[in-house]
Amino acid sequence: MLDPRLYREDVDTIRRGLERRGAKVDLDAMVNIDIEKRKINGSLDQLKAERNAASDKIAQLKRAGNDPAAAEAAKQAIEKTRSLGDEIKAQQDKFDDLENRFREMALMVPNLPHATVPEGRSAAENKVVSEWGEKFSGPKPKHHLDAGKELGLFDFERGAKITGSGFPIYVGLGARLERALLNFFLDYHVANHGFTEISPPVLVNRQAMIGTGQLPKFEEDMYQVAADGLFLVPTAEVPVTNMHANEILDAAALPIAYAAYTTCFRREAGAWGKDTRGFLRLHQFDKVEMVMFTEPAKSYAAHEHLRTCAETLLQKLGLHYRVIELCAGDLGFGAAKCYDLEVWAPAEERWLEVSSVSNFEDFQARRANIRTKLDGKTQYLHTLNGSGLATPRVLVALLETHQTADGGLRIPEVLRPYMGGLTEIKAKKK
RNA sequence: GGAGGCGUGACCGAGCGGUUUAAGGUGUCAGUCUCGAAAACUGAAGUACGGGUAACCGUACCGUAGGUUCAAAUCCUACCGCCUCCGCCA
Repeated sequence: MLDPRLYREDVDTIRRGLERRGAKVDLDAMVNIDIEKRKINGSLDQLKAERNAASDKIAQLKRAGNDPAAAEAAKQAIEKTRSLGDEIKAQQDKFDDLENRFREMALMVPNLPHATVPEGRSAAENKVVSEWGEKFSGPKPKHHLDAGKELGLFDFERGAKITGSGFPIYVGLGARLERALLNFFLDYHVANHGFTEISPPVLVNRQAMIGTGQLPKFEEDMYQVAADGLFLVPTAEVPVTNMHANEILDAAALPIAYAAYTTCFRREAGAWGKDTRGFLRLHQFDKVEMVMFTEPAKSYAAHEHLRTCAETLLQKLGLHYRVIELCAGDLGFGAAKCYDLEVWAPAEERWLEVSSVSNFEDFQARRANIRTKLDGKTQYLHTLNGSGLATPRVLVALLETHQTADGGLRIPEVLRPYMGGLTEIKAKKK
C-alpha cells in the first residue's frame, strides 16, 4: 500500500509511477473519495466533540447528587443529547463506507518503481546486469525431460494420475537430489549468510495474503481451502513476512534475515499453454525463500546483498546464469525494484528464471503493519525477499549442464555430502 | 469435541459505566550527583487523522466486529487467539 498522504499531497508522483508501470488505476476517483471522506470527518469530529461535552456536563450534574434542580437539568440534557447520537451514527456510517471504498481501491494499487528502475513496458526491455560462467559448449545435451526419465528421477504421468498436470513425483535419486538441493540452499544461507531458518505453516489466512500483496488482486491464482478460509502459500514470503504483522520490531535487532523452505502452490490461472511441458511451470514446487526486514535507509544495500546470496548458490552449483534488472513495466505488484536470476538450460536453449529478488520498501510493511522505532519515531520498516532458490528449474539446468556423455548426471561437489557421497547418477546400461 | 479462565501502552500489570488526563512497575531518553559509571533522585515520553505559522486544540484507538447507553477499557452478542482441565487421536 502506498502512503495515503500521497493521494492528498502529491498525486502526481503516484500518477507518474503508475504510468511507468503501465498500470491502470482510477486515481481521480480515489482522490475524490478521499476529499469527501475528509469533509465528513471534519463535521463528524465536531459532532462527537459536542456529544462528549454534553456527556461531561451530565456527569457533573449527576455527581451533584441530591440536588433536585441538577437532576432535572441532567434529565433535560440527556433528552437533548439523544438526537445527537443518531446524527453521529448516520455520519459515521457514511464515513466508514467511504473509508472502506478507499481502502479497497488502495489495496489494488501497485507499488511505485524506484528511481533507478529502467523504463520499459515489458520483459523485452529488461536490462541484463551481469552474466556469470561460460556458455555451454560441445554437443547439445539431452533435453532434461528425456534425461530425467531415462535416469528414473521423476514421474509426471503418475503425478497427473493422483492430482493433475503440473504435480510431478520425484523418484529415488531424483527425490534425493531435490532434497539435497534444498538442504544445501538452507544450510548454506544459515552457515554463511547469517540467516535464521524458519519452517512456517503453508496454510495462511486471508489477512496474511493481503499483507504481502497476493490478495485481493490475485485471488484466482491461489489455492484455497474454502471450509477454513485458508490459502495454500504461493511462496514462503507470505507466512515469513507476516510473522511480524502488527509488531514494532526492536531497531537494534534489524536487519532480520530469515531463510525458509516451503512447498509452494500456484494455480497459474493466467498461464494456460505457457511452459506446460515438464518442470518449467508447476502448480506445486519447492523453494527456499530469503526474507529480510530492514530500516528504510538500508533496504537497497540489503537488496544487493540478497541478490549476492542467491547468486552464490548458482556459482557453487557451477551453473551459467545472468542477472536481469526488471524494467518498470515488468515489475511485480508490490516490488519497487527487482532482480531476476536466470540460469542457462543448454538443451532447452533458453534462460530460466530461478530467483526473483525484490525490494518492497514499505509497501508490505504498511499492509501488514510492521514497524520499528527509529530515532524515537515509530515508522514502517522495509521488507525484501528473494528466492534462494527454487528447485525445479535448477534441477533442469543441472540435468542439462552437468550431463555426462552417456546421459548420466555429475553431482556438483557441494551436493555430494547430501547424496551420501555420490559423484554421479549413472545412466542405466542398455 | 466438552467445561472453565484470560486478552489493557515497547513489556509486566491495576482498572470492570461518568474528574481515566488508563494507576503502579520495568525498560527508554534527559537532568542532578560523579573523574567516569552504577545506584538514588527529578523530569520527559503512545499511534493515527483533522485544524493552526506555532504553542496548542479536536477526534479515534484497551484482541476483532457489532450492539446497549446522554456516556463503554468497563455491560451484552458473535468471532479470533492464548491458558487450564476432561475426552479422543498420535
